[in-house]
Amino acid sequence: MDTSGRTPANVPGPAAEAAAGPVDVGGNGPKAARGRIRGGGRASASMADVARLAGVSSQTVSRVSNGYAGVNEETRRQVLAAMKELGYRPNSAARALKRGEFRTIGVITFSLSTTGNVRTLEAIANSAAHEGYAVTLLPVAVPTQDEVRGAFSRLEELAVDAVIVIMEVHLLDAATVTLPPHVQVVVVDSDAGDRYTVVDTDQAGGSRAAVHHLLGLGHRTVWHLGGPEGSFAAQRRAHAWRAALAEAGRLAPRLVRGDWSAESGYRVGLELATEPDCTAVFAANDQMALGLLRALHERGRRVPEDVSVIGFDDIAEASSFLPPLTTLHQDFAEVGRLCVEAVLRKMRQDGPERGTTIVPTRLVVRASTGPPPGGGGGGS
Amino acid sequence: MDTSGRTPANVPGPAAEAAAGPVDVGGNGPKAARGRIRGGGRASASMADVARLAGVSSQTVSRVSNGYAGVNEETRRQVLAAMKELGYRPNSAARALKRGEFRTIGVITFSLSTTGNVRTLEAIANSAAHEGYAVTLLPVAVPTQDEVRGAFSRLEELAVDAVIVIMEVHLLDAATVTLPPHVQVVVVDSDAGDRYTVVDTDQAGGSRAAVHHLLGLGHRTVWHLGGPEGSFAAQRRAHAWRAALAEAGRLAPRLVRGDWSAESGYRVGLELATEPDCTAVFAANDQMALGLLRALHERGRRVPEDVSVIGFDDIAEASSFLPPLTTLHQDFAEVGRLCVEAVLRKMRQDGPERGTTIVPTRLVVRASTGPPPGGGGGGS
DNA sequence: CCATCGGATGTTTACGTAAACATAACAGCA
DNA sequence: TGCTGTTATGTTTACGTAAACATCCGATGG
Repeated sequence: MDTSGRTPANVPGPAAEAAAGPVDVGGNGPKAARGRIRGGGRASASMADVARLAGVSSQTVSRVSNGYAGVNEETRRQVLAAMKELGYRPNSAARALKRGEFRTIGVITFSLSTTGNVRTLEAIANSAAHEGYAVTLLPVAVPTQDEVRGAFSRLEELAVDAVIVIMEVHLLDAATVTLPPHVQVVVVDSDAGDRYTVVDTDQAGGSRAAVHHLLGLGHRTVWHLGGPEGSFAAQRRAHAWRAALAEAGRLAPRLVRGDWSAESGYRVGLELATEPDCTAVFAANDQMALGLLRALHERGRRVPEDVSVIGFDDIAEASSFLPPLTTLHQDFAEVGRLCVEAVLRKMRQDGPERGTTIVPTRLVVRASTGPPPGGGGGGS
Repeated sequence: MDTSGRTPANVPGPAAEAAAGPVDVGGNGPKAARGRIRGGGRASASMADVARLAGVSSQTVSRVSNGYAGVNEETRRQVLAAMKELGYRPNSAARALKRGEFRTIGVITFSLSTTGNVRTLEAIANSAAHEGYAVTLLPVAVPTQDEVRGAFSRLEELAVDAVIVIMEVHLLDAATVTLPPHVQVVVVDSDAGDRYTVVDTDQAGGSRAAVHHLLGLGHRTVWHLGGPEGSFAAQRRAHAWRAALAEAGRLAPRLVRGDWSAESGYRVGLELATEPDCTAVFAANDQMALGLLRALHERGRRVPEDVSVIGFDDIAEASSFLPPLTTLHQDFAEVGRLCVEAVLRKMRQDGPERGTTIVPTRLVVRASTGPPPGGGGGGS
């Protein structure tokens, strides 16, 4: 762990601490070591090297390298041969410096512990690759503002043209500080569409669908196992749940919360199992639903005969739960794709272009939901 | 942690308070956009700009920026003030060009669909960040050699100093082709320790522990629900399973396979449920174990009364399965950390340094395993 | 009192690429 | 034949940074 400490070379940073004498950047002592350049081994050949071997100017090599027209076929062949012989690879740092762009997108995410973030990240990486962009990952270990600020701070000097934030934006707000002016930002999971470009799943629509599904089966009302307070997604799901019940003229039970984890779903589930009038639960994500299923099972409440459970996300395992979970499918791939699309569009047009893009959910009915115990009517 | 200390060094960290305002940034309207140069809008200021404003040479700015000693306190203050005013950020492309390193690690991974890969990636990203390195993600959509080759091809011109491959190495072999000579590679999940530096979980030890656990409970033998043929991890788990049984003088049942997914575990499980003498199953990962549990449940075989099930990975949800799953805990965080450590060490020492580092597993006993139906003896 | 030293700062140069601006060779055409 | 327009290629320059080298200055000491 501590290894970092020993490497002043690392980031000369600590200097600030003190005009006092840190540093001397010491690590550098063995200066040769640093620059993997023409040290002991060989360095990657440069255009000049290729040019020399091919007997042309480096500009011609550049033209070949970038596929410009206007190079004699014969010459091109020679250059290509020389490139191959030397194992030439364009130096992306020099290229980025010259062109002023890195062809890289930074993704800031608060841990990869939730399926949604991971799926989204995956889709972002794929879409980006497809567009010729690389993705640089910026994990934020702890979602404190300090941490986020730190991530952004690092980001500032990072080689990225744009940033996608998979995180609640309120953390972002206080930390956004000094992003380089030309870097565009797109946010997932937020209601800050007025200030940023936001791409998100239709949390409200999905939640409403969950409630309607359960009410439609005859349940008198629906309990909600919500996500943590800090999460906008959780907040909106809870809000829509309440609203849908209100619209239907039902009384909303008190809100209970987990932290997205199966474990928390289990804890809350033990509690819910003792509520005699609890016949239908809408869990804010599938993992909590899993814990809930376990708790209900342990307490002898059958699903769906005694209690119906519906989740949110449709993670791959949901169909293998006991019983297979009815849930709302989120199209994370689409969310990721749209993020990349949006951020590239912003970059290219340089338009501010705020606003929120919503990706719909889809109700997937499996075996965890059914009519309430009393039968169709529920008893209202 | 230490991060806080380090930030201010490079830059006037807290700068922005005032300059803040995420601001539209859009000012760039004119097509100057691309070059983000000093066109209509503002560009990120360069050292020269800062130098001019502070009335010093750009070299002095460089010294301040990198925290060199030997800068008069007064001068330093002026430079920092100028940096702050202009919102100066070092240009990482220029820096990389000059220094010959990017401070970035590339991670090639075949999809993020398995928990293990994701957890490892996360740990890598965290460790790398801690060392002042960024992580660039290279997803390989389909694990064909063409795809892998493509990823590596992109990688060749990518701005990375080293590469970590989370993937079976046999795909790598045919594709590794032309990695830039100075780029170091570390591989996860492989037996190619003779050719690469490999970090991996103790697949064999874990599998052996699983078998011993079940035999110790009195089962006559242990079935194995293996992973896909292409995977080295699956291969080694299966191999160790067979070996452990052999050592104990037991007959190994035929090997059945899934593809890591819960769904496949379910399919195979339906089949296993019909085997009358199947009282204990070692699933090669937790997800398949989940599907297996469902299949057994549906077929009326109780776990652990009729059949014991043990998994591998200890994913977060395993403790919430029905019943909570006995499994082998993999320390992915440690794997990731070691990967980063190894790759950085290789980079710095420029030593080939092959060999395999093994991270031990830990048996986590929960409720899915117990004595066989007949009682302790099993009936041998 | 001058030679020397070392701290503080400035100047030159190179990193590898690619845009912008030359130049050269040659074909077409009046 | 001489002018013009292409096509193929070379030369110059700049991107932002930082190492290497150069300079300046006050202080120290013989």
